[in-house]
Order: sequence, then C-alpha cells, then structure tokens
Amino acid sequence: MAKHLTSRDKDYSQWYNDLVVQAGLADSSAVRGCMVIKPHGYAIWEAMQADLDRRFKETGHENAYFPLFIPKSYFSKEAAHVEGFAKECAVVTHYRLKNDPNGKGVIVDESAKLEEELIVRPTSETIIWDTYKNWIQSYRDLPILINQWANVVRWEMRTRLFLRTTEFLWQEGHTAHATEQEAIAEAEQMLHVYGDFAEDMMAMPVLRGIKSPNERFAGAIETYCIEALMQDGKALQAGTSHFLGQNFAKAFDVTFQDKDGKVKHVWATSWGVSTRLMGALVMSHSDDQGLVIPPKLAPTQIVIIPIYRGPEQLEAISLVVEPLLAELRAAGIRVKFDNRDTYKPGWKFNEYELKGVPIRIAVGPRDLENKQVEIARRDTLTKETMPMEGLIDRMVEMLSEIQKDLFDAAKRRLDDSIVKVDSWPEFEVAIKAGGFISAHWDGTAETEELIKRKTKATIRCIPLNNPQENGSCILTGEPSPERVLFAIAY
RNA sequence: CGGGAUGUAGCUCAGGUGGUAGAGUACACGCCUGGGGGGCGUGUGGUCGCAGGUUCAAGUCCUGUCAUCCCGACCA
Repeated sequence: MAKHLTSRDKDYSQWYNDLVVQAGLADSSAVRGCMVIKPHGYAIWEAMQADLDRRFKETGHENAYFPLFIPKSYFSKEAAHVEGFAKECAVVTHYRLKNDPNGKGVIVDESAKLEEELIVRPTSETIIWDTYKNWIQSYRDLPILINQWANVVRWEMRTRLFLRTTEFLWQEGHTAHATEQEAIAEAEQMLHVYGDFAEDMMAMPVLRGIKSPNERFAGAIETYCIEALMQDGKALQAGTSHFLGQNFAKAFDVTFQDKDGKVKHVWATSWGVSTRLMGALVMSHSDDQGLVIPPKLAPTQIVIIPIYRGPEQLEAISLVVEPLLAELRAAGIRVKFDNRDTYKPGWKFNEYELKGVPIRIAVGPRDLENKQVEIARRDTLTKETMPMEGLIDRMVEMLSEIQKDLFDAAKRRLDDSIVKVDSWPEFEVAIKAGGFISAHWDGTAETEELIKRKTKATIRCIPLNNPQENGSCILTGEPSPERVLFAIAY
C-alpha cells in the first residue's frame, strides 16, 4: 500500500483516483472502463442499497428483475430514447465461439449470427414497457410500482471509477399510472426519497429541481434531479426521476380501459440512482488522510485497537474489550476489535483513517490502569481520553454527532457556494470559482448551449418552488421569469 | 475518434553511444520492538506489453500492434 495520497490541493482529481484505490473501494479491471468493486466499497454500496430498498418498499414498490439483453428493434420504438442511447450501446451479434483453425485461441463462429441482434441494456424502459403491455388491461391493474436492482452498460469514451464506468450497478424504478397527475406525483415523490436518502444517510445535502430540456432524460417529459456539490466546487448529479408522460405507452401500445369505459394510454415514470453515489460520497466528506464515511453508512463504525507489549498485556486488554464489544453491539453499533498481532498500532491507525472508520478507540496498559480509553474522531481528527464508565452512551451519541456535523459542514459549503450573478463578466468569474451560480436565462436551448461552450457550465437544475422574479438573461439580455442554477459538473 | 505521454518485480520507478536485470516499497523468515505507517539482517519475486526486423549480441535501435493514463468531442 502506498503511504501517501496526493493532496486535494495539489490535484483533486488525482486525490480522488488515489483514494478510491488505496482505501480499497474499487480497482480498475482488465476490462476497459469496467471496475472491480472491492469488499470495502461493496459493503458501503450494500448499506446504501439496503436503506434505499427499505424506502422504496415503504412507498409501495416491489422488486422484480428484467433481462440484461434487449432486442435491437425495441430500441427504435421511442424516437428520443434511441437518439439518446444509440451511441453508447454494446451489441451482441453472435452466440458461439469456435477454435481458431489458424492457430491458438478461439474466434467468433460466423455461422452463429443472431437473427436479431441484442443490446446490452443501457436502461430498461423498452423491455419493461414491452412487458407491461401484457400486464395491463384495466384501471384495476394500475398502478404498477416496480423497481429492479441491476447492472447496465453504457459504452463511455472516458471512464472514472464510480463516477462514470462502462458497466455500473444501479436501481431503476418503472411505474405505470392511470392519470398524469398520479405519475407526476410519483416522480416527485421518488425525487424526495432520493433527496432524503442523500441527506439522512450520506450526509450529503442536495438541491432538488428539474432539468432544462437539454439535460432531460431521453424520452422524458420532465426530469427531476438531485444535485450535490463536491469539495472542488463541481456539481454532481446524484439521482434522477423522470415523468415519462405517455411516450413509452404510445411507443409500446400500453393501454387500459378506464372507469369511464374508454381505452387510454398509461402514464409512466422511471427513476434511478447508481454506484455513482459512491463517488459522490467520497468527494463530499473525505480528506487528505483518506475516506470519511458518515456513520450511518460505515461498514465498521468503531474500531478498537489494542496497544500492548507481549501476549500478557494483550490478554489483559482483551478481558476489558470483549465485554465492551458486546455492549456496543447490543447498542446497535457495528464495531470491530482489531487484535491482529501482525500489524502495529501506528499502522492500524493510518489504515482505518484511510478507510474512513468514524471512531477509533485505542486501549493500552495506561488506559487499563486509569479505567479510560482514547477516542479519536475521524472527521475532525481529534483525540480525547474518556472514562470507561458511560462509554456506550457516549459512543452512540458521538456517532450521531459525527453524522450531523458532516451534514452541517457540507450544507454550509453548499449554501455558501450559491451566488447570485446578474452580469456576464461576473458570471464568467463566478463559474471559474466553482459552486452553483443562480442567474437568469432566456429559456432557450441555444443560449444554454452557448453558455456551455463559453464556460463549460451547464444548467444543473431549476429549483423546485423556484421564486418567480423578473430579470434578464445573463448572456442575451432577453426577459426571464426566474433564476436557474448553473455549475460545472462531473 | 483526434492531440500528448507511458508500458521493466505485486506497486512506484531507474537502467548514456546495444554486451549476464536494478533500487525503493511490498511480501517471507529471524531477532530487537510496540501510545501515529518501526529498526537490523537474510530471502522470494521479472518471457523488460505483444509480434516481427536489424545485429555475433536488443530492456536499449527500426516497423507494426495492443493496452493504460492525461487533454478534447459524448455521457449518470
């Protein structure tokens, strides 16, 4: 293991790459653009999954699973959807290999060409709507509220661990409703499920809003999103929820007979978050020492490290630590006693800091004498000694304190980053400084495109419940009814 | 797909005008150690990305090829 991370000041991007690998979250793999998610990274993802899954079920959704492969013809059915995804689809053309007659190895057996080529799903709308068609006849069959946990493939040109990989893990919800109103309510509800999850579990404050037409999901009428701010001042789209209108229902002919006897197309939503959240988590809280993981998602919340000389001292420490472990576990804390004799205390300190364990407890002979322990907080890198007496309650309290402090610090960063700007020269300066810029926009895709070309900034979202305020477009001076949020994004 | 860089030990890298493959770190073993990535010693570990070519001789020179990284265009 390398001893030093690149510091954030020196090269934020390199810091991120180093950290993801060194903290054991993920590695790049032998397959271009695809990553291996390692146990530490996967444990965090599982914690995210578990909580999200609970929230989905609490809002009435059920899990199901649809195929990895999608017939090519399905893709052409919804025009905007094809347009959006065609350029990044992996295509299966054959189903058999054979020994290479000219040498070693195997080659594609040309005689085993598929009648119809299969797309590896970049998202599942098409196969799902083709399936829903058969499930829906009456308004009594609605709503359909389904989620699936799956992997998808999007053939990206440039990839980065977690932030953009060719294959990634995600969940995709796909719902069908009898009315437009109900579908919109569903899309909005899921946006809030995502927002609450990000804030409660990841301690990552987000902005909730809708996308400009340019940034909308391919095939959606409206795309809702949560946007987060990374430490380097760049924005990151952390989750999206789409109101799909009747686009897919019409493309796949999904109809139902309503109470009034009329045959109607259903209304749809889809929504998803991916392993990209892992990247967001890393870039929200971590520092030059390594990861900082909010307690609610930390696979290990407290690590106990014995400091000893010889087996007798370890034995004495263990006698005190074992009951402590049991009590901490009984209090619902995920705790680990690292009594490996193969690593030294100093090495372990650094290791757990790198991995982001929220609290470290060190117990040595001095502590045994004084009936105390040394507590170190990962987020603040502070240490203090505490009496063993009342330790459990104090730990429970400290974990929630850390969770709150992480959120508060990130919230302050986000709030402080949002600046109102009313002139183009100011805009150019502000966007370089990072963060979100609140500015007027004339509402046209052309202007949005031009701003992007000039500054790399995009409209991240139009906030929900955005105050209406007459103004003039930052670039063109045309009238504008409200401010929108710009940023340079991942 | 354009522009740039790099492929040598698990990792980071050194190897002038061709001549028996190196260091640090990691790993294994031993002793000393132990409250912030310990010290000393002894070892293990390489088809020099791959394929050709030049040469008595190629990590080094030539051609091709593949891969990775960075910068652009595309994207969650």
